[in-house]
Amino acid sequence: VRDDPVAGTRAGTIVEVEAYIGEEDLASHARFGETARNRVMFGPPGMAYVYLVYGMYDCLNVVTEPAGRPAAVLVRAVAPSEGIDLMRAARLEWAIGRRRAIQPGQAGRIADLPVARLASGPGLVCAAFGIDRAATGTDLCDPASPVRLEAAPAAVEVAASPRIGVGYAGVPWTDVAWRFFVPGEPSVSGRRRR
DNA sequence: GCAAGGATATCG
DNA sequence: GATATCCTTGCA
Repeated sequence: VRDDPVAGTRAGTIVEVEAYIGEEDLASHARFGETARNRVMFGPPGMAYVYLVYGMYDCLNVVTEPAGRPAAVLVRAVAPSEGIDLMRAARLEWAIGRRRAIQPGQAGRIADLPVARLASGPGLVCAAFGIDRAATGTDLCDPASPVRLEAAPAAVEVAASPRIGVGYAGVPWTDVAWRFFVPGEPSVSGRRRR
């Protein structure tokens, strides 16, 4: 859930995540130990860790283990349920602000995007919800936080696969099935719905 | 299939 | 201070 005091509320159901566990996990940002960037991962659980990847995409993570044990879950996709117009507006605003040259017709494409595709990827989740690195350290479990987690109905089915884009980590970290998603759900990222 | 894009970690 | 790399996306 994301509350904006003026614009309103955006909400959705998380349908795809990845787990990153400990300094020994060579796919995790914690693999180099504590640094300025990943400091919040070493703190108490329930906090947001937002980082920039590939120079343009913010990715939202939830710290999951007690202080001293760096672990987080990457939120890879959300099925929007509330504030659809707000998400669309945020996606367009993001595209204009972040991309050097906005392609002709891009505004139209975002306007025509199916609801299920508004937050169907880790970068898109942040773009749709207006989340960036400034949100790092937000207590996602505090009902008063502008960005927060709420309980959702349990998925009927959850599938697992290897994590995406972690080829640099090597075996076994490239192979371990720590990506979890709702199979067939149209908001799951890219062509990875199964 | 690949370029865009900036921060990060590491090395000199 | 320079550089290789990156938990991605939307185009050709």
